[in-house]
Amino acid sequence: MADQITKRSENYSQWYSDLVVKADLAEQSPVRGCMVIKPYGYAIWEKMQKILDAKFKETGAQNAYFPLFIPKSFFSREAEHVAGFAKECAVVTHHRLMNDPEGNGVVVDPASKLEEELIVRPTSETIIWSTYKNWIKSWRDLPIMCNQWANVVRWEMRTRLFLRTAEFLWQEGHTAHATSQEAQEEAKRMVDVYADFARNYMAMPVIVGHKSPNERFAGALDTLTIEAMMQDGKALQAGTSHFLGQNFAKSFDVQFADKEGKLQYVWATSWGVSTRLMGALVMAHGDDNGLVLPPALAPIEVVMVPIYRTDEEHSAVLAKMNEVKSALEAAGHSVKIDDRDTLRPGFKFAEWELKGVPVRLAMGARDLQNGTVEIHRRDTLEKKTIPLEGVDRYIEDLLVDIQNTIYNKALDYRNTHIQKCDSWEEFKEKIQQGGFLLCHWDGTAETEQKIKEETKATIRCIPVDSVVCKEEGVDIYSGKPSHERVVFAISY
RNA sequence: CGGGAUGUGGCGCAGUUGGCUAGCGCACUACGUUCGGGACGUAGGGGUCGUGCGUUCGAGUCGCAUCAUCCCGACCA
Repeated sequence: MADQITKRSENYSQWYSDLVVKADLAEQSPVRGCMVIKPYGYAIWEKMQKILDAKFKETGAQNAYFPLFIPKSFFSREAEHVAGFAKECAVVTHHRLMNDPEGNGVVVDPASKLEEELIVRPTSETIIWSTYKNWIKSWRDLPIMCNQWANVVRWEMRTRLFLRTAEFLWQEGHTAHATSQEAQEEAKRMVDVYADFARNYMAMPVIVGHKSPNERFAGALDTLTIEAMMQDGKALQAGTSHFLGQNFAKSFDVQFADKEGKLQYVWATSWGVSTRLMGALVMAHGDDNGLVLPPALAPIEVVMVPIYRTDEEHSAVLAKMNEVKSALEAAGHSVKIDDRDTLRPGFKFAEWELKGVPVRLAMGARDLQNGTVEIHRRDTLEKKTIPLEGVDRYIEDLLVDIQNTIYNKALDYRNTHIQKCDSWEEFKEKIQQGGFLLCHWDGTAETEQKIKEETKATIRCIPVDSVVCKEEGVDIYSGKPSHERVVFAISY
């Protein structure tokens, strides 16, 4: 059942796919480019959802749900937006099947052709803005802040479990505001929510910044992003928050009467994170033994493996374990006693490591005699025998420590793989080794494009709040003047 | 859509220059011994070799066609 995974150092992408499948998170579905998220993987996603949902509500957003199908005409109102998504849309053209007159199963009934095709949403801006039009009349109606948890479909050419699938789960927030400033503040607030979530729950350091105009969301005036570094040095965009200006308001004619009674277009934002975060979690922390889950997101924080030969030993160990379990559960932790009697302890150890459970507790006859337990931590693989007395408090502290240790390890990795680079020759070489390069950029799309063509590297973001980056210099490629450094990397 | 590769029990694979009852590992079933880092023994069950056509006395093996999947590229908040 739980066989070895490919070594991370040998083939990073193979290691990743192996791990996702073998740790029981997800698997390829028979449907092209789609995946099945398995219960263990979904449990992690549910934890993410719960935490994010609470944060959204703190900011005043409310959950809602909008249709899966978007009439083609809605979709095409915002020119840039349609250009950005046109190439990857699934389109519904018919609504009925019939028995094949020639006897080959079922075929599409040609008579059921839709007058107007329906697009399966690749994102919901258009359907939501056509709805908001009816909701917004007066300044009193603003702001409107809705979030929806949904699935979207993007017909990607090439897919990868969690990182890029044809269908994926996400949350998308869509807000409408009376002023530009308020909308921009909202966009910033939400990217900060994402950054906080990444750091404090996923234990994953991220850089917050603006996308270059080239890399912006289709139809946005500004795109804020959180960029994380995976263990192969590649960048992963983990969440985005867009300031949409009045583009959608104008396309969908969403106006409100301000306090002076004048009609004005509203200002918009949208923001989202997806199941891609699951991939980020795997790639940010996993090792050759499997997943390493931060306690804050682990569906099982503590697993207990009883070791016994006789029924007496078995029940004695279980009794002790249940005491510890109750104590931990009372403190809000999720605990599992792995009491499967068909598997040997060594097998269970390996299996729970593969699944990334942060803390493992083992107890056997020896411990019963000495009043001890064996504690193993997943992040460092350290094993310790400690007194049974007070073990619940020990574990609680340990969970906090593991959360911090995982974050610091990832932070340390990232920091040692970020460097300034001022020479084009050096850039070409270093960028291929992975990691982020902080370079001067002249701000033009041409330069950005050239660099991408020659090295595959893109501008991941123009960092906000980074003192290191604010300095004068010259563009690494064109030699033109620049007043700040931006983050370059090869990305997923 | 260009370049490369692969389709053989649930999974991973072997199968020589065509040759007779199609193998191996894992998983599965039963029994026994085990159980503090992925147990072992014995006995079992399961595949017509992606699909179609052809060559041949004989095809998993050769040829053609077709379908599917994977990798690289193009594409990609």
